[in-house]
Amino acid sequence: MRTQLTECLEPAQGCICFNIRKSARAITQLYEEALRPTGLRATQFTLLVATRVMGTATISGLAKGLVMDRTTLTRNMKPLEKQGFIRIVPGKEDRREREVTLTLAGQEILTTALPLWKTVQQSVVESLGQSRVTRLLKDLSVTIELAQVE
Amino acid sequence: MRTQLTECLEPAQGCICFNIRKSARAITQLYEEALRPTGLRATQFTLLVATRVMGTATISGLAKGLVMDRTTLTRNMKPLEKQGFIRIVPGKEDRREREVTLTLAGQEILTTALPLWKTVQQSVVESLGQSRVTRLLKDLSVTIELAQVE
DNA sequence: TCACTATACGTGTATATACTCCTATTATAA
DNA sequence: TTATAATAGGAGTATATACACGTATAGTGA
Repeated sequence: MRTQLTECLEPAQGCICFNIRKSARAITQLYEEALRPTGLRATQFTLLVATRVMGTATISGLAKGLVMDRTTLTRNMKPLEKQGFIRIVPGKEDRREREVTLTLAGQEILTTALPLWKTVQQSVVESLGQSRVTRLLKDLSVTIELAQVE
Repeated sequence: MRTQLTECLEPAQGCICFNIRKSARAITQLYEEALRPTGLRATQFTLLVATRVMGTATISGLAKGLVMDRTTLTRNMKPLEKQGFIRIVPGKEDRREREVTLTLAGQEILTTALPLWKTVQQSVVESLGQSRVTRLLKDLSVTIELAQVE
């Protein structure tokens, strides 16, 4: 079993999955603390922003853009819908689809949240340095593409 | 409201939190698919490895090392304990503590999982390139430290 | 038209995550 | 020694995540 311990050192330190997940936990803390005055979670902020940008989107359309499982997105929409930030209605042309749009309340909470996001984002960019951030985002996007291919 | 749309473009694309989380979702898919023969989730593999390396660890000790909330770790241990891969006993010297150790079954499942992890890890390293991986892990560690300070 | 396939989506189930509040035990100071 | 503070940990609650499976609608070819 001595061999096993040796074998465990690498996955304990160099596992790409573990390190990205760990970083996700850590960075989420920062952003959620910043967004706390709005009551929005990091994911919820992301969903509101994505919905705003898409204008009108379907569940699957949003899921693809966010690289998020479709059923996960459905579940994540629930709290936002309950709070009245988004509206989900059946598609007119294709009745299988469900159209997601921001409500007025959703636009308002976004107006409150955007400067809070901007502050924490700028703070992180300043701490990490713009070049490292640019590099990191690029490297992450490559990682994402890698998983997409499979 | 035209302003709001403009304001949303940056958080929709350049949000560090969103991109790391997105990458975490994507990379987790790869590793969990590789580990599927063992039935282990990515996090569970991580916990087993960490427990193996630590030898005997407390909940808080493990949580700190994994940059994971203590209560999250307690919850994550449950499936592993139920499957008999780890054993959790009250500490002898400090009875507030709980000592986590690998069982024989835990060591066995690790023996099965380690080569599967190694295969997917090597595959990812090969696809991304060793230099990008090294760079990415370094950048992620800086990000983690940033969140730790707060 | 009708059977078949493909697509869009939801539900059941299980794990992952962390905040708030609580208990038990240990350490410390008066 | 005892009251108080500090530490280790769990439970309640809510959200995040995704797989397996099922339903409804749309498209397609015989």
